[in-house]
Amino acid sequence: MSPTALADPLETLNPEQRAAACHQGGPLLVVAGAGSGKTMTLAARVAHLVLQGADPQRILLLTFSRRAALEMQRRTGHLLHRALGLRGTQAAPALPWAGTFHSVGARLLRESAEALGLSPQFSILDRGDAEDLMALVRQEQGLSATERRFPMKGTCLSIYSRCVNSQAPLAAVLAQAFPWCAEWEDELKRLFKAYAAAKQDQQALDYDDLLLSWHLMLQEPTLAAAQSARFDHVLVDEYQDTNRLQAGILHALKPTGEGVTVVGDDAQSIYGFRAAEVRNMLDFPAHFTPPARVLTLERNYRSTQPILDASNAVMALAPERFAKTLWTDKASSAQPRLVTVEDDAAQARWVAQQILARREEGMTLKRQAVLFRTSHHSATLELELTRRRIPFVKFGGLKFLEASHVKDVLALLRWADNPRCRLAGLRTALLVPGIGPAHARRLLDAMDAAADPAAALKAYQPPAAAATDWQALATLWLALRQDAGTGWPGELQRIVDWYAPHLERLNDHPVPRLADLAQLVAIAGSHRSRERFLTELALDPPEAGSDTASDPLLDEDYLILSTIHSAKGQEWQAVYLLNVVDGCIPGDLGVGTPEEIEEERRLLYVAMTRARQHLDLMVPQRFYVTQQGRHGDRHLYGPRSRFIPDAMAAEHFERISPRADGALPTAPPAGLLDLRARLRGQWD
DNA sequence: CGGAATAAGCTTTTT
DNA sequence: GCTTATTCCG
Repeated sequence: MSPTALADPLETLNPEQRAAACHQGGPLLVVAGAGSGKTMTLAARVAHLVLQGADPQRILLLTFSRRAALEMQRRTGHLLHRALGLRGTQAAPALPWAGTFHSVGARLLRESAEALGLSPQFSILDRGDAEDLMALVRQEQGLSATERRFPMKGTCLSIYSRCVNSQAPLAAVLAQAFPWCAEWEDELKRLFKAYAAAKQDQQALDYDDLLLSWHLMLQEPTLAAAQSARFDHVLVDEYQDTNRLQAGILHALKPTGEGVTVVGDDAQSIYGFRAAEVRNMLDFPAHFTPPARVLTLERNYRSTQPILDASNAVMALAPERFAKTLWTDKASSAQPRLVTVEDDAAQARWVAQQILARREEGMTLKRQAVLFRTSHHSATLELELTRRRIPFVKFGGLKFLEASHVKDVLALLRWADNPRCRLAGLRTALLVPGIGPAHARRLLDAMDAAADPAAALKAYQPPAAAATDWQALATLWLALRQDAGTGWPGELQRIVDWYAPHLERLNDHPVPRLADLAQLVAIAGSHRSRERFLTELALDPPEAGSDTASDPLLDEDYLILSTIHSAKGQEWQAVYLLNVVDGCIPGDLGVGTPEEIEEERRLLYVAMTRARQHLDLMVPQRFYVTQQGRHGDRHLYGPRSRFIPDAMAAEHFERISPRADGALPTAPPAGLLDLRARLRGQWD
């Protein structure tokens, strides 16, 4: 092998990146600004470690999302491939322990289930399942028919989740984040206790349990020592977005910090709503004696200087900031643009036009992205894109796993997989016409009580009206239970076949839904087994068709629409940011504590720093507030976001107000005065 | 008891 | 627009 064939993974790194990649020994914190080559540095570090003799099996790489884990694997593999001079067909060493805290936790818990008194086949409840279970328990506890309205299931779960993830007592969480629910403290405590018991009865863990159980496991010295000894290196990406529980896991796993690397950017902390604590990162160095080494990456390889200047300016106004100023040598005369348009529709038209114009210039759709604060902000644009036949893929927002027909099918699969899962059983049984809540409960009680649930199911006598349909279900259930020959994913296909008539009975438009189910079967085919499928589905829900199956789609050119949260870690040549308006960024929901406002500022910063060359911030002067109900105002006049005051707009942005449709200078805009609301308002 | 029809809320961001 | 709780009818 000639030396030129072997590429040193460090060769393209700058001095700071190289220092981070080569660091040896004690704990290391890498403060990595947006676009500073963080992923590359981390990948280079892993590759370097392996080349130095580290065993890939003994490297734990914790990432924020499944997608980030795959990207790390890909890059590390690539570097190793080149460094080892492997041929095209030879695979580089893989990283079996790269994943999210949740997925790694799930694996470790399954492995150690026996020692922990867990069933090794525990099911994992996704957000929707957990909500359903919470609703069930809420009802059982008599909390759904209270005089004053008890918090809804989703709120209950959010409160519960925050308690677990922040490791704070209920009272504190209520006071801090859910003040309007404070009056229910006692009832909530009772509810959560019953919820926890219900999960145990059903051998199910929710997302929070995966972290909590892992954390508890590490509080047991024997188990902690064993697990600590099995990993030589622990690397955590996006550390600014970890919560207290996750930090606790890390510290329990490696108390001395030996072999620990964490990477993050405090300016990009945007998961406070999920109990993330920037302080994890800020306090990291001092947690150890001697303190951890800190390296800062400030050189940006992504954006042009004007885009960085504007982004830096946004962060400079944050009351608390940790000095770090990105710089680049990519000069450009083009400033980011602040585009004022009349309304939502004009915004959509303008963005679509720009996208097409750029594509004419040779910039493919894939290198452009439209970002927004909340999922539904893109609704009008989606219509416009469809109208103009511009293909797009949307990240964030509704997953098709949340559709009821998909959940129905999965419920039966999960029920057969784990007969103790009352939730799945209930959902499935209710599909049989003639079986309602009362009969279903009778069945599930019998199965709960029985040593052999299958026998109880066989013995169950349904009401006469339900006999035929019930028989079909029972037969299928028993077959699934015994793996009767169909194999995987054939058994899922059988479930779909069974379900189709019910779907047609219950639904006016079954056709697109049947197509979803066909896609589900296709996705199932890419997983090795039923168990893997169910686990990975909960931990890594497929985005609406994007990263799964449909290969032809991947070859085509398409535009990315994404929430800002889902855009984390990504970059595009041109970025359009919708609704840069007070009321959207920052949103006008909730109490608006100073911390929440600051998080919104960082959100804007994250969005802006996704752009390489072109950045357009859209400012519709008038936008509809759908379903706002109470005051009756149909729309708002949104002033430009408070994060971009006039002086900043003048200094760092090109300001334009296109008249896209060439309309005449306007008459007073429609709805300038909502007379009817004013008249009603007399009585407020 | 089951199931449909009606009335009344409430909406971010994700593992 | 969406889900959830209640009511009413068979």
